[in-house]
Amino acid sequence: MALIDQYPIYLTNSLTGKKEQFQPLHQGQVGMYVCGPTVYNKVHLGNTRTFLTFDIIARYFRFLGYKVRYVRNITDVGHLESDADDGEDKIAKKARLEQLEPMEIVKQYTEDFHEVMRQFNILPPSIEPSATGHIVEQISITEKLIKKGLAYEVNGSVYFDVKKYNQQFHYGILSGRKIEELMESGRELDSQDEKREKIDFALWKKASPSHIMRWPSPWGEGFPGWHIECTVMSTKYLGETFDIHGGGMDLKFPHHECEIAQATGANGQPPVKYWIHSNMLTVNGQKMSKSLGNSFLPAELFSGNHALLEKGYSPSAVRFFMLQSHYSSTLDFSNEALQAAEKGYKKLSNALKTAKQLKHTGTKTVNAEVEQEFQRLTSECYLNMGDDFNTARTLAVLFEMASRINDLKSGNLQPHQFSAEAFDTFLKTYIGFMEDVLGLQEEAAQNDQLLNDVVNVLIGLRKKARQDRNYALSDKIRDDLKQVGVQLMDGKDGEMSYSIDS
RNA sequence: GGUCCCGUGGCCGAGCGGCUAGGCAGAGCUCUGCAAAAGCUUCUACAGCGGUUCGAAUCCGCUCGGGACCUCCA
Repeated sequence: MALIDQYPIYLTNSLTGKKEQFQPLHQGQVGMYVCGPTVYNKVHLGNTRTFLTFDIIARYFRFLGYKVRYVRNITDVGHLESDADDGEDKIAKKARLEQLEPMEIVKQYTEDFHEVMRQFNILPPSIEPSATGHIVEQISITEKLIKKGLAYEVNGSVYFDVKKYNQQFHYGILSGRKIEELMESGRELDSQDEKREKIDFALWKKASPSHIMRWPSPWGEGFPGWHIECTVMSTKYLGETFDIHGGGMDLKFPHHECEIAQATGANGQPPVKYWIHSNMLTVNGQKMSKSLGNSFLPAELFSGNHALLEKGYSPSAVRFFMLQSHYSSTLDFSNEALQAAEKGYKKLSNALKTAKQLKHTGTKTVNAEVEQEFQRLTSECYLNMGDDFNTARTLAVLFEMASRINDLKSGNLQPHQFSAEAFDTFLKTYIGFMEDVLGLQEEAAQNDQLLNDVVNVLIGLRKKARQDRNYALSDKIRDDLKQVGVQLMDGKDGEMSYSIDS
């Protein structure tokens, strides 16, 4: 039986607020779109959590055998700074500040973003389209909406007519907002505002003379509105209706709500089957965000160069830390929590190394009870991941498995107590969930062959010293290595292993 | 003000009506020349007050406290 059929996936659909069984639109395939970063600044840790969440989701679908097309955009234009007439987009503003070409900014921060993704072992998406690469499509869908009477042009700008849309469809299905309340509350309509209602939003914005990023359009020179790029890029690469759309909670309204309205208005059908929103990373209970000034840069975290940090933490340890909570919960970020995570991660990582070395020794006395326990652990990995991608519970199972792996290493359990099949499946599951599903790898330093050889020479010397009962020397070798970050561990039969502290 | 979420043991964090989450820290033990690692044991909580139920951390109500969205944010 294929894994896909054996282990169904249940996920919480933000659209219904309920946990639903995932049924792909096309057998064995998953189309997923996630709102990517706005590349006008360095990504901070909070951003990273969202991309990690969807990395895990894509990985797990693939692990089960689904063919996944994962589209994650780069927003390199279009986020309006304000609703005012002189609205300019963020990239352009930043460019003027730094006296650079907008595309220079975009390039610089896109590179930074990719570097951070690599460090966290977040796999690249299948397609990474940029907003500036899809101006033509954005213009064309805007025209389509005007033709349908759902958008109107004023002074070279085009706005989406929410009220009109709401007569045919339902604006607010995602966020649960009511159009009447939205029209009453909130900011006052500016006297010179071109919008008919304050809930209307821009599809196309006229560029002021000083605006740097601009493209010709049927309405004059301008640039696209904030929400339209995602509608264009998601439907272009995934179809008018696709399986999953993800993003951070803070995008739910208005961004995702507007996406639904645009796509539904243009194509006559809702664009997304399952909406998934990941929750925020918090610091002392408050949302981590640039504007609040409490954000951490990944680089600061790795180096420990930050007022709130006592030391640096490896990307893997941070990744593990984030996976210990469910994506839909807020996760509070603190020194203590990171330290705990670092140690826990090391435990799993050590067991991973061990798991790769264990060998089955032939069946003599299969212990049905023990074997069943191992099979139970194996299937629990799938059941927990299938339950709304619950990485926290999956990790709990992995810790149990790590204990059993250590039992096998120390001799508390014997490989011959299992059938070769159960033994292999168990180890493969542990390794597979660690590396492929959760993206947790052994510490990279241990893959350095030269270092490995050098340490082994020292281990040889220490063995000799111990045989000669020259403990002063053997301790010195161990202590000096410890000083430079290499921890030696004596095993049974005089064998030694080592680990590297980052 | 409107909409919504959360409050779990020393800390972090699962949990979706009955059954041990898990990690870290602490304590004890085993192994060890000494360490480290590993194993075993231990510490057993659900903000408060009511209610529903045979049974509630889990459902309902109220109170207190924290937070998110409603303006750009993952």
